[in-house]
Amino acid sequence: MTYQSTLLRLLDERGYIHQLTDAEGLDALAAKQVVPGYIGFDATAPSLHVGSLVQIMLLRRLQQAGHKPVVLMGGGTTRIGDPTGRDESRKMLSDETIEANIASIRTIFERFLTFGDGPTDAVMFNNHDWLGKLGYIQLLQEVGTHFTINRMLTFDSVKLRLDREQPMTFLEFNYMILQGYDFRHLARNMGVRLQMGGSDQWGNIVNGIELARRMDGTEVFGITTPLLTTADGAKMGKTAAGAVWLNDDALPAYDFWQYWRNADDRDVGKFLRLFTDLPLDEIARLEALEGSEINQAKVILANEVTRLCRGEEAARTAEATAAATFAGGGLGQDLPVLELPTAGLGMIDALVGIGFAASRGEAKRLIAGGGARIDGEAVTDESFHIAGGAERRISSGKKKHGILRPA
RNA sequence: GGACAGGUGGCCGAGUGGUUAAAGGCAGCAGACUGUAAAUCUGCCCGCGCAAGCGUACGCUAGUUCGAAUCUAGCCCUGUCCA
Repeated sequence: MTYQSTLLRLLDERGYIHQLTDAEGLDALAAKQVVPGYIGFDATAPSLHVGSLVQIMLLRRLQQAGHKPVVLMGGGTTRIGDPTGRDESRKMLSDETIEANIASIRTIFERFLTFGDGPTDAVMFNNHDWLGKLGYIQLLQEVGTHFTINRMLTFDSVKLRLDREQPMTFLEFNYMILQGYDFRHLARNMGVRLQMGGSDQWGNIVNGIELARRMDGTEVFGITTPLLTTADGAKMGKTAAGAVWLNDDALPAYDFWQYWRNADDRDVGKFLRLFTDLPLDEIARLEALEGSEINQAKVILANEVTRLCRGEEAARTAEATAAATFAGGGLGQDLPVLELPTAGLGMIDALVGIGFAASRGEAKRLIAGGGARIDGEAVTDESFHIAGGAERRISSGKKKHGILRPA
């Protein structure tokens, strides 16, 4: 359909919309007033990773379209653990850890959103502020009467777990109730009209909408984003090396940049639309590039995302490092560094020391497989000794490079 | 509380006394081919050791045995059904 509101047009043309609860209603509302919309985030780690980036960008788009982004930190719900998409119950976190995580995560949002007191300025809430005060009896009375077990059991988050014969605790079972309560609370006390989230949050969002209607007669809306996987089917933001963290201190900017630079060809257009502010016609031009030319688009993608998330300088340095390292066969300042003693260093120790191998055995296998290089030359002798005195380039495979710098 | 089923390497999943550091698959790493892509093919894939070998590992503990992931007992955890 063709949307009247800037908001829905923007979201639609950039590929953020998977499902909408009431397209016409929301479109009409967004066309005539500022819509405060929220997304909830977990506080299980001190940083969010790329898997949350769609949601973060969604809040950014909301603000770009003249509405008010509301970041809801799950300080309370994190104490429960969202069972959605999980086979195993989550470990409990201490209050101090959760508070520290929230503080750390906030720094990310400050890069993507403008916070303040104005009508379209972003705000952040912590659901512990109200969930923490909720008494059990009170909750049962006010909220419990609006949920039937029959219906709760049909939700995917519950059903999948039961079907897979995986345990689900009562604690987790209550997650959807608390999340529904959040929406109702924000709608009632902060004027929030919209909740957004991943497609797996549909059930939770719908619960909140229903709860707000039944308890207060308020009409609120929901949008979910498509489940984002990379072209080869993996979840966004998870690599075997670990999650692609957004915070500076959780993942070096160079590695962050490389994640985007190594995107699958097929994902380039989608990523540019979702994760950069580039105009659509420019994106159309970039994604039309064929063969090795698509690499130009990947560099732009990496630059743009890194700039948004890590700042202009981080993006520039990462690009320069990549250019020097890959095109020039030289060294960029962003590469990992290991001190090279004057007496030199054994190849195995160097590989382990710089983090390219987790154990000596792994380093040996790397050498035996021909993947270990010094200054671009394959080292096949595991007793190889790297002479000290000069800066050397050490590599594992074609992509991982590091600097051995004389002490 | 009772009956039954189950708990194996990052994940899935074979294995029911020695030839099992444990089939196979996925994921991962490296090589070839390329474009720092994908697909494909090849090698690797618990730790230490140049190696012989040693150590650790099949929920936990104790046993039986020359020898246990495999047998016994107790315990813990999970599921299904019953109370």
